[in-house]
Amino acid sequence: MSIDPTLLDDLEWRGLIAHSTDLDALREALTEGSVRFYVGFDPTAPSLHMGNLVQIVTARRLQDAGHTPYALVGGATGMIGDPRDSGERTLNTLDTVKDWVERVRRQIEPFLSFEGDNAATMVNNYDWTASLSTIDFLRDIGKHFPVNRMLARDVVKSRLEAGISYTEFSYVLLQSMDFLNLYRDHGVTLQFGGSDQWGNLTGGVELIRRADGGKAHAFATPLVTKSDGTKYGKTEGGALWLDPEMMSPYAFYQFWLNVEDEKVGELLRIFSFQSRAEIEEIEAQHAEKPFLRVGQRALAEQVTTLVHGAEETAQAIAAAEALFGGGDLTGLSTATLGAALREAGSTTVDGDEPLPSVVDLLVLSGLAKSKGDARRTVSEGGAYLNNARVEDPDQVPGPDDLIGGSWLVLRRGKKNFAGVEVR
RNA sequence: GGCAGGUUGCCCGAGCGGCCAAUGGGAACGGACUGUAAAUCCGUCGGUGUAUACCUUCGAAGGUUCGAAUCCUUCACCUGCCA
Repeated sequence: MSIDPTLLDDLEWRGLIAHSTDLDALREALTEGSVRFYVGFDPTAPSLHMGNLVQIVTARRLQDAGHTPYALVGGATGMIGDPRDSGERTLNTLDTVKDWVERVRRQIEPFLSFEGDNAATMVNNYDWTASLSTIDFLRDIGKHFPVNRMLARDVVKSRLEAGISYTEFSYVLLQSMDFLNLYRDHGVTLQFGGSDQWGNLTGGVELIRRADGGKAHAFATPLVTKSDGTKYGKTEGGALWLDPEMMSPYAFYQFWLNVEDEKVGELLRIFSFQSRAEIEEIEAQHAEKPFLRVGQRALAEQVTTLVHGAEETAQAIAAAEALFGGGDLTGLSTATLGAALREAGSTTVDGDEPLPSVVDLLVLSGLAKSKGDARRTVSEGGAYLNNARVEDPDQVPGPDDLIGGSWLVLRRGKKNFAGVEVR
């Protein structure tokens, strides 16, 4: 595998480097040969999310450019918990962490190549942390961490008032130790992570210098936020999960399709594997005629393909076209409509029973969280049956409403669809 | 261990015996305008076929009272000061 010398320029252009240690030194290292680098993922949930995806695509870019990935799953650090502003974490049980470690590992693997000269390696920091004695830890690692410096970190400072346990306070030592171990055992000299990880990243670089007199590098990717600075991922139902069980490919596709205009370019640069020229072309088209949503379409298609594959993406697109297409749903074939609705989310109702009212259907389909919510939605004019606004909350769909003899299309607001299959 | 303060709905935060399903802000949701965008404006935001009603909710469990998120007791957790 040959080394791509333009890698760092590309990363910078994509805005993927928010902070870094000596950039010139890193540039030199990245052009000299295949750099062994690592990026860690803590199992804090059963699935990775959009924030992790930034790291994943960045790792892939580095591997594509000839460098050698070590993907770390935090079996140990996941049991401790990285301090965050919102307060002390609740510790998860060992079984939970073990389960999540496996899930996270399986989620990462498809994004990297495990073949060739620069094949990726999966590691788990539990392997070198679990058996470590407290005495060794305090002597060999703890000695290199001045508490006054640790206290100065922003996360820690922000937590001093509300409280922070020794457990979370010590987190940086564990992550730094990971870097040191990978440096010693595998020659890993670069770590990157999200910008909230910056303190942990530099902790490792410094530990390698203090303990071994070694030279290592680190950079942080930016935190992806909405244009008003708040976090993404708080869409309906929570974070933007990569696991199709937790977020359907349709919902995933819809998220990207609905990205704000101002963010399209930034997100394309971060997540798309298209070249600079191609992305700039899309941005130009988008700037000229934003209402065509060329940027969003490209972004949604590419990211969904990356995460869920071409087939799921094609179905998500087909579903979107069917549901948002013309408005006349009756013109669609049952097969097309059924596929679209299953993609968007659907429930089944027994055709031998009398059909439930629209209000009940809204609750059954999950579009409303209670009957009151459903009634409210109807009275606000936000409920639709087969693309026609529902005026009467007690309306009961009749046989004539069944598209293709078996489907009802419920909608809440402009873009929340759910199917009801009657059989 | 002692003293003081705190624990309220998705989040932040008022309320400190009845007028409290609980002020306000944010998030979220719906409508209008659009382009399945943003901004803006309007509305909604515990549950119940809608009710001067009932049920669940103000850290947990008891108690006082005609009546408690509000008072008392115990417990748990958090913060500060003192030991």
